[in-house]
Amino acid sequence: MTAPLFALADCNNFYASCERLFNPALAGRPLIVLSNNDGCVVARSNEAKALGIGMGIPFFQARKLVERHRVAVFSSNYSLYGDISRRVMAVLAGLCPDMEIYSIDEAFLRLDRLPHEPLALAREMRDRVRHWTGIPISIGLAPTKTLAKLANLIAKKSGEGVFQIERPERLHGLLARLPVKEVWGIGRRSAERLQALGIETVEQLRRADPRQIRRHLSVIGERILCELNGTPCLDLEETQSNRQILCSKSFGQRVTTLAPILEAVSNYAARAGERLRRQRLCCGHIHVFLQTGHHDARVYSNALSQGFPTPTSDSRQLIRVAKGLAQRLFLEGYRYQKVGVILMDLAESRRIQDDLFTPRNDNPRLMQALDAINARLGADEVFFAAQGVQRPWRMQSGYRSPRYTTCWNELARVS
DNA sequence: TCTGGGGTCCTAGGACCC
DNA sequence: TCTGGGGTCCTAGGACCC
Repeated sequence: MTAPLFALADCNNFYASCERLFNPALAGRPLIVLSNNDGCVVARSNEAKALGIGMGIPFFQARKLVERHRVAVFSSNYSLYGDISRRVMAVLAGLCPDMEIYSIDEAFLRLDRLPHEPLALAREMRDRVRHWTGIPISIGLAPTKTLAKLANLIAKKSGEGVFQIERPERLHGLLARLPVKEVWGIGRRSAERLQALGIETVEQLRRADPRQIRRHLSVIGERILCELNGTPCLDLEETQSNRQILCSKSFGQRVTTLAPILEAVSNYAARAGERLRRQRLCCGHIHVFLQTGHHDARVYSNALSQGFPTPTSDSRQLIRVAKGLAQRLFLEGYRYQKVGVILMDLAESRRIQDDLFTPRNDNPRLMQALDAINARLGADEVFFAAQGVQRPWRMQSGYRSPRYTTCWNELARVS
């Protein structure tokens, strides 16, 4: 058995690159993409990064820079990004089927089971994705996933596009210049704790005492340390079905009355039900939360759960229970920012056992018909009255680009 | 005025059992 | 002053990721 060799392929500035695909006039121009509700900056082109627009900052804080430098601004367009992502992943899988899709814009691949020379294969992947989809990617190669992440970072920074770490001890010069928070799995809190121990760079962490790290950062920290030294602790993960499904969005504006909250929670319950059925799952528990903004003057946040006698995937049941819980959570006198639904205790539908004494109210054929109509004619063509018609509470996305690849009415036009 | 959404994993602590 | 030990299961909360 050969030693593992992982590649991490990561799309450069993915959302920003997607926006440019169908709009060549944006090339070279600074561009940012906003989170849902146009709240925060979640993606930036290189030009926007160079202007000093930070990742994750609230949009209003970036507004001055945006106006002064004519930065192009987009609301997130997940239909577009999801479709482009599928195309990128298909190209990668065509060259190396041993793949784990890690996020919308990243995939881990194992190159050691293929006969090809790894660096040459990585360059081929990069060229082919660029050529076939228009999306630029970078690839890091290394004996562990954690090191492959770092190699990818170096590949991006160097502009090479591909970089391999063969033996971490041979590049201590590079690792000594990288702050420890760049390591996959080391977030803000862990970085602070490490700093208190005098560990500031990746190289210092790599050479740290495993017992000390375990004491302060638990097994996760110890595993990271191991991986940094070239001993793999993580392999590609099988795609497994979700453990929970969460549907939630901020309201377009703060909400003070119960009615729009009930409409919104019904929508999220229906959405969650669709996702549940698409994965052929049922849920045993539903959890509803309601909250004001963290930064609001009067803060309130609460949640309630309820179980089903028999696990279900029927939207009508999900909506009924979700509304009941939301009603109990609601208190007068607050300005609410968000409501959400989480489905838990997920199990495969075909394994559900009926309860002898509780008749089931599910109607799978009705749900199938509902999903089929919406799949064919467009989402939300048929919906429950509880979801509301006008939906004034809906989130804002004032800068959304057309869904070029997933909606007939929004195809790109060439004149 | 305006601060995302969707996930996973680990740990600590309480309830309960023998 | 002293008041068992060992185990399981569940949940809440923290931390992290993109």
